[in-house]
Amino acid sequence: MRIIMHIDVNNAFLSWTAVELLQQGYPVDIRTIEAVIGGDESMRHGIVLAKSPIAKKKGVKTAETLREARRKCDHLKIFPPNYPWYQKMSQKMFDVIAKYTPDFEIISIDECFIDYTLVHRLYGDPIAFAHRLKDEIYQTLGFTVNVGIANNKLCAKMASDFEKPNKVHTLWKEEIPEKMYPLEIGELYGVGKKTAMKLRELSITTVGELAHAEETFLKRYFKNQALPLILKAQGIDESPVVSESSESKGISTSRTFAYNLRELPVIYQNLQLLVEKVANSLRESNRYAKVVGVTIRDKNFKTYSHQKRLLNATSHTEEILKTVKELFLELWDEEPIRLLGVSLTGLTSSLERQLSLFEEEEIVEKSSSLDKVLDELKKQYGEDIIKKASLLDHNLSKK
DNA sequence: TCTGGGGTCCTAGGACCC
DNA sequence: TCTGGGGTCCTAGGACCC
Repeated sequence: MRIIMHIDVNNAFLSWTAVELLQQGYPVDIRTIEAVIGGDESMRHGIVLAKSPIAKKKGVKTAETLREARRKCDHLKIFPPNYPWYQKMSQKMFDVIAKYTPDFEIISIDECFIDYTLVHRLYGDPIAFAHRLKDEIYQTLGFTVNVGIANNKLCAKMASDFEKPNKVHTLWKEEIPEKMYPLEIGELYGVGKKTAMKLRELSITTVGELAHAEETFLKRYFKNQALPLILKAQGIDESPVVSESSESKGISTSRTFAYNLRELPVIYQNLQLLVEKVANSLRESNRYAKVVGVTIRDKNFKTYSHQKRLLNATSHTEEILKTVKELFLELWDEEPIRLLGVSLTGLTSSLERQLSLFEEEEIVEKSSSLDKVLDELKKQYGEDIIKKASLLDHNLSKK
């Protein structure tokens, strides 16, 4: 039987900002007051990214609007996120874990799984080890984590979500009926809003009820998802802890604008910025994209997307931008635009380029070396050092 | 002051081929 | 003037996660 642990930072963004503020001499620990981490409302980024326990008690939920959160808390303090700092804290936590075992899988900035099975004999009782790890993270880094211990990833993840903060919980196989079956159906990992609603309509309101549901009955409503749902509810999961970080399958970026965009030149300038960003990280990962995609969100928050498979994989900014503009024009219905997004998928690490005409090859060579020079300059002198003429024109004309 | 940003995986339908 | 079915690839969109 495997022993798997799930480490989860309590209120990650809020805790990390609390640590940052305390280090800067801020007089209160924002974990102890009505506080949230939230975006800039004037930029239309006004949602709750993380909340303090007291804000949570007053009903504040992640992803709701700051206005809504303010309505629920009389003395709400709102702090902006500091992503580079979060990245640093995250790395430090994983460094602590890596001291003990290489056998862990990072799943997001504030979470990982440890496969304890093999190091069991080395470090002994898993519960004692979990406490040691949790306390070391708190003492050296200043924030708390929850640790869930179980026989698979799903149950470890469920266990770390039990009582918070700063706790160690187990959810061994034999504890599943007692600890997991009473949970509300929406609390099951992998069951979101929509699925929970559908299940409730079928009078399935707890994890236990789903665990005992008839597959043939559920199949009518969930097709091939019926069995995976039942297995999850039964706490069955064979997926392994994958330690070597696998490369992402796609690279994307998007931006919500402070004002809706209507004019093509402005739209093109923004598309260019987005393309430069994704193409840059594509080249940084030494890969090429075969599929280019564009996303538009209109003023009514409706989202559309359009994608296209290229003849040849590429990492050239200009080549991607050309495709992005084409896709955009095919997609856009001239409604004012709230958000633009660009995605690169179908990533390969080798350049499987079909043989093309000599001249074409030459153009590719040239623009490839131009991209490299630009990337290098940006790395040395920062993002702002190089702006394409069209962007400069825009900036100048604004001033 | 309505509703962020970056991902993964799945499904359904159409095109195309045999 | 008729016509089945399987396989594969591609695209759009939905659901879910942090």
